[in-house]
Amino acid sequence: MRFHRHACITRDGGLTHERRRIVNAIPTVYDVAERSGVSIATVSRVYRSPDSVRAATRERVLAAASELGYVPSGNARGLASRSTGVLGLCFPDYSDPDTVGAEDDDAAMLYSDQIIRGMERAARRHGYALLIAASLAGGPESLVAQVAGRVDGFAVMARTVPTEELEAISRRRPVVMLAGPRAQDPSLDHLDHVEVANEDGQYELTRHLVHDHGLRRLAYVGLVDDSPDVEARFRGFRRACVEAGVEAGVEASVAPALRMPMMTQAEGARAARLLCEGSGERPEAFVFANDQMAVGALQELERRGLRVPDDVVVTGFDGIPLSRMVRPALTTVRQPMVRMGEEAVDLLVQRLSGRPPQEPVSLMLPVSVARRASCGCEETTVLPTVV
Amino acid sequence: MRFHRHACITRDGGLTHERRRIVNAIPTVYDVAERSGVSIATVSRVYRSPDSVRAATRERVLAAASELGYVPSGNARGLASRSTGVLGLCFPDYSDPDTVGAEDDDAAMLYSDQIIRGMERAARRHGYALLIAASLAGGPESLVAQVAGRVDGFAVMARTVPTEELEAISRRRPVVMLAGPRAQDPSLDHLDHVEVANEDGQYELTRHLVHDHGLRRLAYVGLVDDSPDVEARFRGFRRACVEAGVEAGVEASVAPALRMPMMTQAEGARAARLLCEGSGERPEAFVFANDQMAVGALQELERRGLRVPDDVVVTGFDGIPLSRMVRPALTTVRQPMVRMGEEAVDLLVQRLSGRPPQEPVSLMLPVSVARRASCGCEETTVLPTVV
DNA sequence: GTGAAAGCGCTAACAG
DNA sequence: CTGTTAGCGCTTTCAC
Repeated sequence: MRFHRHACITRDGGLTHERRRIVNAIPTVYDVAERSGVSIATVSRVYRSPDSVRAATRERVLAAASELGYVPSGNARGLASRSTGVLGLCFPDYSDPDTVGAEDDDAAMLYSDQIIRGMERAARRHGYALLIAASLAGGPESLVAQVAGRVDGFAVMARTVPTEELEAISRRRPVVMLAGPRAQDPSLDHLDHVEVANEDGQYELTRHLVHDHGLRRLAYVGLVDDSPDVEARFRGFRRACVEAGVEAGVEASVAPALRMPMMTQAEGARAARLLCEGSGERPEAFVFANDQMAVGALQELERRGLRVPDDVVVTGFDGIPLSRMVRPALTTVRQPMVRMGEEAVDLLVQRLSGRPPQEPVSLMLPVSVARRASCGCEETTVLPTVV
Repeated sequence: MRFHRHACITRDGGLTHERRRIVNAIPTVYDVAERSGVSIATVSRVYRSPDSVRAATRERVLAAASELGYVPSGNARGLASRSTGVLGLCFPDYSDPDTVGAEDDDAAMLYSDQIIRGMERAARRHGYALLIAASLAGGPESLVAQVAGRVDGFAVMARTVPTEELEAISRRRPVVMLAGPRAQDPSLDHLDHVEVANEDGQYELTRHLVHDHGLRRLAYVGLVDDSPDVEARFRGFRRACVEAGVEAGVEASVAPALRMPMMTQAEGARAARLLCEGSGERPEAFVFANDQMAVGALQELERRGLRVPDDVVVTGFDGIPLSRMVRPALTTVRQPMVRMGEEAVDLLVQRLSGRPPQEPVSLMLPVSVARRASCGCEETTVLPTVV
């Protein structure tokens, strides 16, 4: 038989509560119940379904709770009700030993920041809080496992959680994958998935360069081997080139030297240098797989006295705020990251709502090409019209 | 007597586990224990203190856990161990009905973003995850209460949580206040506190304008009534003015019209308009209480054909990324927001470490004045050297 | 090194 | 509308 507080009083002469008060311990339902002269069930009801309690009783309980400084234990609640009211997000650990405290690091994190923002906003709308953690080394006691064990639903950015761990987690709770390709692995093909139209976006942008600006020699920079997103972008680039009959440029563009390992501004600058000093003719356009690199290239080109877009066209991908701020403003493909976070939450909430479980959902969010000055579509102004 | 799983087996003919497996329910310690032929205590030990279990046993347990897809329940853990491994943050709800989806909203949130980033990073270092929630309407079932009941420690941005609620929370768990003034309220004076040197920063900046640039007519914009941070900045501004003997300018600057309710770009533009069209002589410098407004003013001034800094000097406060991107780059006071988040976590972790409880700590983080083009200290370049 | 058993604080039937 | 009671899944003494 469990010794409830009531039993304790009989058992140890009622000292329990005295001691509690003296050491200023954390008040529980039992304390509130006793102080307001009701049962713990009623205290619970006051919080869970206030309308099911008579107004006078409710007042009394609330008063006692307030006097005691009572805050319900989320753990006990979660354990008893089998739900936490918390959604989780696991994102890549961007902390780069080389860039501790550097601004570049800041920019790199914008991607996760936006997703966090979107998820937080949507979660709030549904009454959920958001638990976030960067993925670190795995293992039984990893932060990821910690988080996974405390949430009702879990969003995971691509390649941040090992397949096996993810499989276990998804057995417990709904999981949605963010970015990356739809999991091919059969053990994960039941997961919902949200991605952006990487290939189509890069295709549209490239087509714009080839078709509208008449460019023929394009170089693509940023084919990181293990990033499916970048792979998809490259496919889009290639498709547009092939359609326009500019294959040669394509082949030249995937020289190993241009597989940037980090996709940082520094790497973008390096790529621009290589492209300018290369043996063959300089490409007419540098097509970067992200904005970071493109911005780095912009700087390198300025250093070399080359004008953008007159001497060479530069484009990025992502549509980070910075892309609009640099001069010339960067032509790029805008990804709706905030919306991605929101969609992820909506998907999770839907699964949690207990409606008839449906087939795994895979959303592909549309992107939009922002035609700005760096491809020659917009005048270069001195002061950006922000807002 | 509690019916443990063992008892259940006797009780219902061992169906419990069968059913569990069939409905693919969430595996628990009991399942892992049974499958690996040990007691639940041992399963627990494998996770909590692996070294206290014989290697062979450990392997067996881990294997079973993996086959079952076992993930420990954070709730049960937290309840039993009285700690969650999670820190919380409550920040203001910036969502403005007027700016849904607008870019301005984005910029406004940068402040919280940075703090989130700092806290996440520091929390991770200490093995904690971060639970975040914007403050909404209070009440017993508010998100804030939800969060407070699930964390080991709680950081709260100024004026996001009602005093009474905060008092209750701080009785349970360590709380650190971010920004704002040190709580004057005696019920909250035991809280740790982290702020930045608002007054000194604005003083330095103003002194720079008066002393180094010889400006005499300064207008201050942004005295929101209930923001202690802005109040402090204004005090710094006034002190510098008084010291330099330019009181008149000060008085004029606090006209009610210039008490901006929102501190947005739009408001900054409006303030610039008022200042330009005002009856008296136009001030030589517009000193804004944040970067947002200053950027708005920059745009309004360009619209009116006024050159910055030649015709009028403009300064901001915060040092958001945008301040460096606009042309002319904004002279401003940089606040170390990321560091603020990190300090908050360090403070919480220290309190949680169980060391001899010390006096409440109040940190005032130093700021630095970024002298850029908008006050005439730096050349206006076309392409910002980002990085 | 391992097991048995007592809760952690709350929710959710189920009675009344 | 309110009280009783049996757990939720795990950690943690205390024995062996």
